[in-house]
Amino acid sequence: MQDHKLKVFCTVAETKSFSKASEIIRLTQPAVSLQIQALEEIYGAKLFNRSGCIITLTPAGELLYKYAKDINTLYTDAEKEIGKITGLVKGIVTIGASSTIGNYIMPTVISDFRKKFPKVNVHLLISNTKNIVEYLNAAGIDVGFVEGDVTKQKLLIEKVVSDEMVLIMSPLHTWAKRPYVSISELTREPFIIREEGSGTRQIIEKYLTKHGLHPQNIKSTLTFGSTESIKSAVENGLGVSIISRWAAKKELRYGTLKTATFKEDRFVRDFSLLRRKTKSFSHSLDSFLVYLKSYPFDKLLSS
Amino acid sequence: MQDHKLKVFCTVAETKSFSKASEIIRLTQPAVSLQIQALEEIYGAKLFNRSGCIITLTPAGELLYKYAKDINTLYTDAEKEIGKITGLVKGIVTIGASSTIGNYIMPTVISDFRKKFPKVNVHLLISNTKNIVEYLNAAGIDVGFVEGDVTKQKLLIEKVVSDEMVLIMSPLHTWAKRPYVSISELTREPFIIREEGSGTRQIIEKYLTKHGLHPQNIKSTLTFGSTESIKSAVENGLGVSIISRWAAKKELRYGTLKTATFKEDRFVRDFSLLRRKTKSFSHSLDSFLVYLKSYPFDKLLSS
DNA sequence: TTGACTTATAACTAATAGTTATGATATAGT
DNA sequence: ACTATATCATAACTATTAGTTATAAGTCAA
Repeated sequence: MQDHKLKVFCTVAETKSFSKASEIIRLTQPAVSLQIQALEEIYGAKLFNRSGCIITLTPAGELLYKYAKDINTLYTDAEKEIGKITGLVKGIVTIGASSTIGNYIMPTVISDFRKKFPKVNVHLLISNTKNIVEYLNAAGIDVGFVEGDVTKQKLLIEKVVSDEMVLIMSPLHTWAKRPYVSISELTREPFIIREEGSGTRQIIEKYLTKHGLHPQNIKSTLTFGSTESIKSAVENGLGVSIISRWAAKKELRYGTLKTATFKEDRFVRDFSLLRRKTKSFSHSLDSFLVYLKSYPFDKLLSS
Repeated sequence: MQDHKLKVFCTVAETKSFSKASEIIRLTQPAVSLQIQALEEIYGAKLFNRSGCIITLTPAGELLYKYAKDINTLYTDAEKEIGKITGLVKGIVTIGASSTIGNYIMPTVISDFRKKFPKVNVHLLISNTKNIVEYLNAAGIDVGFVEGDVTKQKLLIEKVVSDEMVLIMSPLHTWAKRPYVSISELTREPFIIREEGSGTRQIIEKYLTKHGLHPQNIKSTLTFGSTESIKSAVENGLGVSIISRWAAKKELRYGTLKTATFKEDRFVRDFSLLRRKTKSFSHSLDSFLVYLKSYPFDKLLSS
């Protein structure tokens, strides 16, 4: 529980944008405008200078922001303290995750967490790393999970689990029985790749380049916009591709896909947990973080 | 601006009654029940033990109450600070007043105040002294104005203006030309009095008894339920009565009533301002209190 | 057990918050 | 200077939340 008007106000103050704030709190922009107008009416003072694109807090706004943060902290603390008394963990945890971890890992983790804490509602929001970081900074989400490196952030970063990018192919493919394949061999096979601009495509190209294989030398037959579509294509024998082992888990179990790793260098990266440095966590979030720390990710992948 | 759910919760916590709280915040009792239920749902904990008629805070309730008070203080402070910046005094002042001061003095005072502070909304609630004290303690009103003595309260009491109870009569009455009348003469004239249980009746009887005139010796012809009805009756020559000079002001000006004071002892009492000892006042209330301090009540009565 | 008192529930209404569609305004690029 | 674009404001409508009246269901005391 917290004050909705003040929450909206704080988000605008932090992002310095009505539209960005609206995105973060999952509201439309006019809704944000109206809430701010209502506050300005209540306090009889303009809270933001909107001279064009640049939005700044007025002195009154600055003042309200200070109080609003304190008020929100009290709300959070009250909830936490009462949670301690009742023993019951209850509330909402909002998680942001980038594609792979959001689609293939978090659903299982969240389900397991909910078995232990049935009164905690979990919201999972899937977006790219940039947005996750932004949402997190503006308190639009409680924690973030991203793949790859996050730098220069005023956020706490912790490795959660590692991820291996593996070669996938149809079980009928000649490589299907081989434990590993040399990177140079990739030029001989039709390769299915993500669209231009995709983060996954970028890291794959970077990896291949590092090992002397330039992207233009690849027989790129198909460009698909999602991991799911790539898997389908590979299952149908249209070519090979590289995806996260987590994303291939189900198909490996069913035997509709086979994997191979690279001879030269294993293609691994980490999934990281991001959170704000603030110590003011809700009881639900606390429980989630503790739960996560002892979560057996290894079992998950091998099961 | 403040949190409505918490406001309702605090009032229930302070009065230890849903129905009494509903009266104080001018809501119906079911509305209060629903708000409390909503809070209990939010925090996943019962906040009150309602075992029969006795309502007590649960440990979770105690805790929330502590936080709620802090939160409300922050809301008030924020409003005040912003008010200081803008210079504009804006908000709501809720005044409780007992009958005479509420009906005959406060309307003028409030009108004058509003000329200087047009952005302050004033709510005036007229009730008996007992209720005023109760509302004030539970923060249902910001200040109270009562006639007569208030004792044993954890409230601040300040004399505002004095009030004289005077004999009123028709201009055609034989006493109309006399500046004062002896108390003993009252037995000879038909006397119009307030109903049993009225505070005004009580103090009149007390005064008369003190001066050796027992209520049963009075020719009590009519018993009326309001000061206005008594004035009408006296204007029509049905008898004489004793009312506050403030209440008779308009009729004295128009000449439809005449007054006399008592020979033996002037019948005076004070109107007092009551407020909580808390220092957390809104900017509007502050302004009102300051305005009141220098208000020329004397001019009011003589004008 | 009844009667007075207090809180809970149900059905309806009022008020508030949010949405879509569109307009206005300021900055950026040609 | 003139579009183009990005961003906030406004309007009309819808959904959600809060409050009301009427009534039921408990408690306690006689």
